[in-house]
Amino acid sequence: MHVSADSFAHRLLSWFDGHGRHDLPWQHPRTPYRVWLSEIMLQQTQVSTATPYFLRFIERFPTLPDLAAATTDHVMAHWAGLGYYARARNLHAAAKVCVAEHGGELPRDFDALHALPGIGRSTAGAILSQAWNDRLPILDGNVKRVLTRFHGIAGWPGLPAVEKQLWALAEQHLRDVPDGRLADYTQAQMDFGATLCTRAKPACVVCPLQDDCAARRDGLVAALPTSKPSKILPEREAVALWLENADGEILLQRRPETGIWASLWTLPQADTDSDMRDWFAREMKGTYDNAEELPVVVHTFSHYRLHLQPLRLRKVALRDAVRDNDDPVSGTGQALRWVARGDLATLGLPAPIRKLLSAVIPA
DNA sequence: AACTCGGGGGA
DNA sequence: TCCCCAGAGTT
Repeated sequence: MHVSADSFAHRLLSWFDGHGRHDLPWQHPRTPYRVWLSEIMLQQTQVSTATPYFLRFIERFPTLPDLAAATTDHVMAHWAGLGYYARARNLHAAAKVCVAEHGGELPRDFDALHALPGIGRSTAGAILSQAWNDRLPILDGNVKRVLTRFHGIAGWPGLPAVEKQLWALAEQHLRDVPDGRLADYTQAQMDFGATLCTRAKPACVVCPLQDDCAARRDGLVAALPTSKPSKILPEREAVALWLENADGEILLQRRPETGIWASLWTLPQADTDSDMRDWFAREMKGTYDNAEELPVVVHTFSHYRLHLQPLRLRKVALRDAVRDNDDPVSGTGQALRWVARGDLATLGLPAPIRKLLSAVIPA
């Protein structure tokens, strides 16, 4: 427990005093209705985009009862272009509930506020902390990014297990916030994430948290937060040949200078068994049909998943001995080279190939 | 736990 | 082009 002056919360507040945003439209005046409207508009929407909408909206619907009394078409017309239109419908419905059940005002109570359509845990916390200085945590994209980096939390933040952990950390830091500064702390977190601890190129060199940031310490700033797993990874298949000569040396082939595994040494590889067979007949002496099928190697790249079928053949020889060297070959093929087992470890083998050959690579 | 909503901006 | 953004509701 550190309620000391250099806690996470204290450093964030000090930074906010000097570098935070203090002139956003919904901060003057910072009424519950205006804070609510801003929080809804800013869901999945950047400040620069939402601001002109906020100004037009608040001019046309200055108070919560004004909004409640408006027609759906009128409300939607002022939202048009912002996207996520369920936000506007929920906003309008919530305003009517406030008039009907809460005296025309936004509920002061967390559970009542949370029960309104369009207001989840984070938005409820943001509204009450900013409007009333209540001690409540928020967990938006900014806070998720800051916490995953500061604490070195791996795993996509959308995963329930990761999100639960982040809520716990948000609550933990909240205890260090001085009374009366909860509104500023909420704003500080969002400003910090939006302007300093940004997704790309964060300003770590001027960061007040840099000395205790796990991502900074471990070189994981660019890797955190863990990005959302891509949906459908294309599946590709390929065949690789594990060929050995009479001396037990292994035949490697240099990859092209561009593309996957550029310029690395790998096993001779082809997209199909047919292509692999043609390559073998062209380059090698021996019988392809005797190849031993090894277990398929699965390797995932950023943009596709490769299923590699290794085939092993012993005591084969190159058809053209002249190509038995490590010089690039002009023309269609890539350089071929027999490599002694003891020398495998010194070459730049791709990880899955190294793993495949690990049985014959000296430790 | 996965899906949907959406226009805008940056890499 | 893809990913992400001051998320929440639905299935």
